[in-house]
Amino acid sequence: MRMSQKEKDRSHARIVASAARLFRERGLEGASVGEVMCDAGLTHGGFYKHFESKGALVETAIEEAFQGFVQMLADGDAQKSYAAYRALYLSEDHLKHPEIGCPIATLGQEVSRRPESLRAVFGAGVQRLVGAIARSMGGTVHARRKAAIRELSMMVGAMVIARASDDETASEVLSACRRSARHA
Amino acid sequence: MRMSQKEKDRSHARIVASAARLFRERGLEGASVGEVMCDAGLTHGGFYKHFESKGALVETAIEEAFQGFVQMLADGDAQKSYAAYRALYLSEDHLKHPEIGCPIATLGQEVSRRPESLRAVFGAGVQRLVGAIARSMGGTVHARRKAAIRELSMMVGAMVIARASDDETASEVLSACRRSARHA
DNA sequence: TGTACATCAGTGAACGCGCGTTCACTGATGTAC
DNA sequence: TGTACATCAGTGAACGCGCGTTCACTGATGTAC
Repeated sequence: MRMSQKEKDRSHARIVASAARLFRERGLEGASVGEVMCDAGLTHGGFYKHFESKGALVETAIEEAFQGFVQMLADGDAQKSYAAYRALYLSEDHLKHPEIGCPIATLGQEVSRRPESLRAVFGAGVQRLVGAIARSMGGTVHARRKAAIRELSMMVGAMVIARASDDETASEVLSACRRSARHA
Repeated sequence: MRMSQKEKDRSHARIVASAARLFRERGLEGASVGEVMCDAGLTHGGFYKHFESKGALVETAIEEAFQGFVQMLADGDAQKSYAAYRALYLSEDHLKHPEIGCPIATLGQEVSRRPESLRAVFGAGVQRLVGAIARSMGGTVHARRKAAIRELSMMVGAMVIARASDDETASEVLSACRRSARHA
């Protein structure tokens, strides 16, 4: 039966939220259209009233994931130190909860093999994240941007390595990266 | 028709080599058993004379990929500087050729979602790579190990971000990470 | 405001397709005598 | 060394399954008068 426009908007938001979570948990190919719709409390057939294809959902879900993650990092203090970002990013909590964590560390490699349009969306998300981290740094605009990129790269790499390895290697990598190279 | 034992060994090596390449190029789920066998010059049916399952091939192929990549990094000089490793890792060549590149930067995220036994194999590969990089560093054994882990994490993260983003973001990230944080 | 009707959000069965895996078969290889 | 036979590497058809997508249908919503 037909739903009201307001109801449709709510369904749409639930689909995107479920996708943003399930894609990060299981991968773009690991979460099916049917599973996303079921998680959103709907049946699979209605999906194409909301998106042209699974690929279109992926784009929207990745934008949502970046927005949510940047907001989560910035939450609380208006101006966090980069040490605070690093502690959050490299925490056991983030290690164990990819579904609400950094989209780069969960989806980057699958995105690499997808069309340019998705990589553009992903790149925009990366820029937003770099901007958020750069705001916590000192130095000239140019220098803090470079520092933020290096900082983010190290955090992403550490999390990818930790999640893909045995527990012992994982905690060695996380703890080695928790302290800045400058203080090594 | 039955092949000789020597011929079977050669087939086995070709299957593993094809898998190590195709998995890095297309992902663990993106390369099928049939494609790997075809690339190795065989038909799909014979696969189970060589491996119990696709999962078993994945383990062997990842070991092979780590070994090949560590060797490629170390090739030439017996004792490269970490700056040389970084230049190689963060090159445009590595960006464009994941199929012969670092297995962490291509397969880490899929490995995260696989059984513990595969993560153990992957972790062992990570340790080998960390060891190779640590050998190029100064300081105490403990300090150079930590430095190697941070170094590898940054390189992996930078490559993951670059490959998943638009070209402009990609080259900004690679160039920002090519110089050490110490010289920033 | 009330009525008649077109629209369309959501349902559930069905589709074609590629996947990992199985299996009967072939015939050269390897072995026992 | 020669012979008879069991083994098994590789082939290609077939399997069950889950996927993304399509479609006929339902009935409340939204709209034109």
